[in-house]
Amino acid sequence: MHVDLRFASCLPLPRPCGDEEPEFWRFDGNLRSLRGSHSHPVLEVAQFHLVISHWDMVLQRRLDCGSSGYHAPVMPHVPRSARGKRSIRKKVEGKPLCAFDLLATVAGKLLSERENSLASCDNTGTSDPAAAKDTIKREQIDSNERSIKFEAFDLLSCNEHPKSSKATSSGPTSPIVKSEISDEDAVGGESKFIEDSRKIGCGIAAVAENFDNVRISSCSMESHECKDGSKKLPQGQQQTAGNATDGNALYRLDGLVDLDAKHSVLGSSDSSVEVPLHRNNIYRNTLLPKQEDGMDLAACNDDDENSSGCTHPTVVTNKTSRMQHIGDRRIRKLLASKFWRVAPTMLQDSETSNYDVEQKHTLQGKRMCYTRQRTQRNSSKRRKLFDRCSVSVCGGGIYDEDVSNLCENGGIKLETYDSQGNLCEANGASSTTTGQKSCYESPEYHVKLSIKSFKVPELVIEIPETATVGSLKRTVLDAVTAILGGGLCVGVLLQGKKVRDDNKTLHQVGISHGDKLDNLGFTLEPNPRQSPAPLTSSEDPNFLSIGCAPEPLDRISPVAPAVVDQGGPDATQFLQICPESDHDSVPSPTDAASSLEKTKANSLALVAVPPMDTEALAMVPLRNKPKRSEATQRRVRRPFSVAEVEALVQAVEKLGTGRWRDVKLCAFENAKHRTYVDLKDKWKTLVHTARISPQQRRGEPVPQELLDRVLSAQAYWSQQQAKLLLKPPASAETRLLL
DNA sequence: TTTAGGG
DNA sequence: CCCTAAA
Repeated sequence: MHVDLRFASCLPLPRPCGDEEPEFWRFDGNLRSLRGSHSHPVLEVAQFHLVISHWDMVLQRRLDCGSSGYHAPVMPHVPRSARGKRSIRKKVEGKPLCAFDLLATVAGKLLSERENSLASCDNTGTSDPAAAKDTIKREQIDSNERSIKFEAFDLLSCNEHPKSSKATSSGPTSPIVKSEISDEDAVGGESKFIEDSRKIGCGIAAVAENFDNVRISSCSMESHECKDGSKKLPQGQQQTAGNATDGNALYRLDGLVDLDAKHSVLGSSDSSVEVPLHRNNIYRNTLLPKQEDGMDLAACNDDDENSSGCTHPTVVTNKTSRMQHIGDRRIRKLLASKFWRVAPTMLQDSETSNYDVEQKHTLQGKRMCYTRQRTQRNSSKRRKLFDRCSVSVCGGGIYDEDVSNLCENGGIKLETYDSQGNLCEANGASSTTTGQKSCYESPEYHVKLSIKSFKVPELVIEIPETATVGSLKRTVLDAVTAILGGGLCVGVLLQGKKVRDDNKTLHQVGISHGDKLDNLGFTLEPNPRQSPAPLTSSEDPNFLSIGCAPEPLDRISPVAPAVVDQGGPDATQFLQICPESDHDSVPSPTDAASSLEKTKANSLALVAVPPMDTEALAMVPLRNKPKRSEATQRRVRRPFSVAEVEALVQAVEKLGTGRWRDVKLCAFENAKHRTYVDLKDKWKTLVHTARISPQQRRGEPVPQELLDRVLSAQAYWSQQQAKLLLKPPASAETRLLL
């Protein structure tokens, strides 16, 4: 059995290379989609990962990072960020923002835009800088459950950049992406959806581009059509941007993003998101084609941001997360395509086909969609969450220029808190400066990582057949608990390499800079060196939420371990967290399927599972065939007594070997535990026994006399049977002849 | 449900 | 004993 844990953390995503395969990624049912948008924000991104949960045992935990040092720097500048900043700030209210929030915000904006048709996004320029600047909108996933699947998620962090509007797209430096959603209301709901998603994707991409740090995992949302038309890019990059413009897009964000309440639980407290942004991480593909459009997408919004958007970063966790399988291919394609595909059906491209499947899953799986409405509704929740959550920032430059400096330092930042717990970023651009400084400067700031889930490696459990289901459950629970509690060890992977020195600071390790963050990954290892992490299970059993913890790697590692796992004995589990830009590092789990199945319905969120290393893979194993569920407990063995054999032989001599039901009625009428199948089987074994040497016989000896009778009867009835088979025809012919 | 067989 | 395809 596998337990999947989600890692909400903001790990860098594996990089999205077109080349790479997305295999790593898997989606779970739990995705969060964002929808709707707010204008401002900027996103940054996020990571995502996958998750698999067969068991749905996902616990969420939250890890808080100590203050170690990171700041979250910042958000990339968003070109039109002004709004974004605002929004962010507003939302933030001093609280840290979560990547999720950002996403949510963006989605919201998008939605709102859509609705309002306020912003039709243009490509870059269209939106006013002011308006556009914060383009990010959140979209929420549809409450409708449309789900869009993203194969990969990245977390996006949105930032607003007041000043640079377009820059984001083009400018590598500025990570900020604007997303505007153009309203293309015309588009049908789904289409809108798609569009939105595109936008989002685009925005993300843009962000990514802007930021070095930001990574975009794969977005595979494709919109069927880019109505925008303006840009129909070859599917890939361009689309993203162009599409983005379209009004509706759904974005799902993975783990980090949460949106809603349903999942709310998770979000609530625990998860913090980190978002590292690195350019590197970002897939090029994903990256917007620099198109302005994409950039534009982001743009427009505004204020909403506050409320809906960034402000609440909500983390959504799906209780049920299903895994979606995403074909590696798909992933790859996605990556390659650089988009996110939004609507399954919509996809027209060849790639789409792949997506379709996924999409189906997603669709099937109920997903959390955030709709704006929801977002708004949830806003309060989100905020709460938000508070809890730190905002992720991209080193990549999401923030303002000031921030940008900070950003340079590290892409990783997820969140930073000041000592007082305020999020630097949360404040948005305005605060950014200070926050950044503070972050960098003061050790007080913490980087938070949120790991949504960890996968639990396969657990092997043996239980007597006679055990009850309840005992089975307990057993499993214990196993999981044990694993989580103590046996796990968390490994930190940076760029595919394990970071073994626990004493190094994150900064030393390179995490501080966004660059490596991309590659940051966590693994669960069976070895229990470390203490068990406290298992905290969030309300939802399904998730483990890990709080974010800012800190040096050391901390992180410890944290992570706690979270999850269980794993099979052998396997090391893998946290899906991180793959990053380097896809390589990430192992790709293959389990998605199972998870998908399970989770489909429920979880909206998609999780991408990073490819696992070998170890990781081990972790992932899909469900093994359960030997037998207890439900099907095997009957107790009740050897035949000599008396029973006697009765059986006698009955068979009389009735023959093909009338077991009659034999049963005749000789074992009262032996309810002996079925005719049992009698047949027993006869079979008796015949066999009679034919083997006495030395080979086992069990209670059966009198030879009976065995002889068995052989006689067997021979007789076999002959009779043969006659029946042969005669009839013969007889028939004979008759005819006669 | 029974039978018949493989596991 | 279990599991199943066939009948």
